[in-house]
Amino acid sequence: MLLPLPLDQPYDYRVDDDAGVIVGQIVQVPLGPRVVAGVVWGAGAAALGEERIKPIVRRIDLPPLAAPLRRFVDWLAAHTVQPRGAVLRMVLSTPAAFDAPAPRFVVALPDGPPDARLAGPPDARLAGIRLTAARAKVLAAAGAGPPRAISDLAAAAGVTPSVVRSLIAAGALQLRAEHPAPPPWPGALPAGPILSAEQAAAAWRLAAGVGGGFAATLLDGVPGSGKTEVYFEAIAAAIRRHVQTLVLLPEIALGAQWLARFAGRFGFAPASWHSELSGAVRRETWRQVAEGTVPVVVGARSALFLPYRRLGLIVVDEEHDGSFKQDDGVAYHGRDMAVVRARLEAAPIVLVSATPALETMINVEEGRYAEVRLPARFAATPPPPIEIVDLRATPPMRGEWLAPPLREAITAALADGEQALLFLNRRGYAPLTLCRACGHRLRCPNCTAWLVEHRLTRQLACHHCGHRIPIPSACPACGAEDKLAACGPGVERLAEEVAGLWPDARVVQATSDTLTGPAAAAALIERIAEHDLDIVIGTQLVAKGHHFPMLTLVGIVDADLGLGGGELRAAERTFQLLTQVAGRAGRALRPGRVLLQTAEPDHPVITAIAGRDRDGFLAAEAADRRRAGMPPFGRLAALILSGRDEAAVDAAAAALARASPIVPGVRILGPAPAPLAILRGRHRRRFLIKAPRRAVLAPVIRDWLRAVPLTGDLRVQVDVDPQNFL
DNA sequence: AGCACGCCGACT
DNA sequence: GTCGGCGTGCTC
Repeated sequence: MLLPLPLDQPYDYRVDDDAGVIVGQIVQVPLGPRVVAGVVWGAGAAALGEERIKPIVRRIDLPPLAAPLRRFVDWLAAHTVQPRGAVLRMVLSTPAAFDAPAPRFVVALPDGPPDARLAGPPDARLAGIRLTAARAKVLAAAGAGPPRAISDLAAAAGVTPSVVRSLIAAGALQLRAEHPAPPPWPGALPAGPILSAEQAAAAWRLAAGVGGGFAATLLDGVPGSGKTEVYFEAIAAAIRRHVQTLVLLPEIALGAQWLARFAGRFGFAPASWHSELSGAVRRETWRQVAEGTVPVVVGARSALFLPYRRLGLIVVDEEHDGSFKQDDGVAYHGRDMAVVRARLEAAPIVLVSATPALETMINVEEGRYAEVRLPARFAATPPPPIEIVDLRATPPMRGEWLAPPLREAITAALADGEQALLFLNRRGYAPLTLCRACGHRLRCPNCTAWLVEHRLTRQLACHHCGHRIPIPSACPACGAEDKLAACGPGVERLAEEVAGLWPDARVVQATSDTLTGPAAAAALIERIAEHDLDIVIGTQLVAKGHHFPMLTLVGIVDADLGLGGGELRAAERTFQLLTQVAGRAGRALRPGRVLLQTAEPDHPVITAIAGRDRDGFLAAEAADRRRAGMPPFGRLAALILSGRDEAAVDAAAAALARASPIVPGVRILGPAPAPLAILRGRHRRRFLIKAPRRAVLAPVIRDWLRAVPLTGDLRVQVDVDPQNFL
């Protein structure tokens, strides 16, 4: 029995009755003083004294977890160097779903010979019951309609529910438990939209793959090329074949518009799955997915762990998106694990992007993934050119961030009654506050990070641990009054500049601070679409996915922001993000403009973005990585050791270093202070493991960690194939 | 992960 | 004298 705890070993339990259990069955078992749900993983190991083996408590009335899902749990646990139970825990995330939903109680006339009921009251069963006018109305209503809830029947009869209850008590009406019927599988689907010849060919290829076993395909096309409509046809094929589809999306913010498009195409709503679902919906969805009655699930990466009964298709939209990566606990990449799950389920998977990840492109080039390319958008307008604003040649004024060319473009757009999007990937007012008297910089007491000023909430905040303090008036180091100066731009500061320049413009800030949850995001999208707003100032939250006919100008305020720091994927991420932002301009009939402010106009990433030279950029990036032996041409794993006591962390790091595995081709780098050397008050040291591409690192790391037991609050976080290097 | 057992400070 | 802090260890 595998239990949803950080244990790698299954535990043995006894089955006393004849009914037995089957592998994959969810059962409840005693564990110490409590009862937990686990999954039958195989026959017992008989390694323990018979007297210590406890019997199972009960079986859960749900289909067993299918073999591909069980193999997925084992595989993912091995790959991420985590106990299998920790992975199972993500599968059994909704224990409330193990109990059958509470029945709905309805009232009806008692069963009996039909002729007796046709005779109408009073019949034999009503003998001895006083038939008042109110009671007669209820009985008439009960005879006339289907079984209903007490309150519904009372309302139909025009009486209070107490009359109905009195009839139930007297036996003249019967209370029955009604179990909701499973939702029917969609029958005939509405006809799809009319596709261009290229789109139809692409759709046919994807749809033809459904039912044909595992295959990974990249669906590649610029925004507006109709990628969604194309993969919808593959989903239609899956629905027709009675297999389930999982669609992974990077952010729930994308949800509302996506759901509307789906409902428009298919005439029903898919089940959605994300962390903010309420208990009842969550429970219902989990159960129906397990029972196989849900045809389509659209969700965040956690939807990968749902117990699909017959998964027949996976789609990963915006497959390059960084939010598919989980960094803590079981560290995994949702896109890559979706490919693994598809392989185990023998189902096709479609990866969708306009700016595919380098990993994915290399998989295509080397023939592991197929590719379906959609030609450029078929709308009348070509994508607007990307104009570079050289901040060295035409700098903004000191303390301001919009250079003259961008200002003029905004003024012109507003004069034409059009909308502008200003992109700055920095929340708050200013990323750094320093004292002009003593030079002190305000930093987080728990992390190696500056405190970011948030003028809206009058606070200084740490974006890593959530630490917040009121904005002080005096320098905490030297005590000088009114000497604290905000350094650098954030969206709040940009909004201030915009308000000064275009006082009549209707401006909104769109960041994770102002848009909390899908409802707020949907409201903003609505306001932009209805031209309730003139200027949107936003972080990466606004980078994706929407059509706004009057949005013609995109201003990228600081294109250089993501390029510093020397992170492995800095260039790739910047290219993807800025290309996506640029794609917001001029998507309808009006021509658009994109202005990109940079101090390094000759930087290869900037010239590639400006030239819309995706393939050239990827080729150059691939060449760099190949030369350095970096992913996807080499393999990395990160190991972060952390603890409150710095000396203890260093001592443990030294012990780990001494026990470093010696494997040909595998290099261990470190220990070194992690880029975020202190996080939430914990000191962090990092090892990097660099290996050839085909190396299987997990067993090496597992053995290494087993050899060095850790005490106290010391923890090791393992990340095989890390994306971020914090 | 829970939840126990197990050893050292401020309280009815 | 106890109530209770959370450190370590076990759960078939």
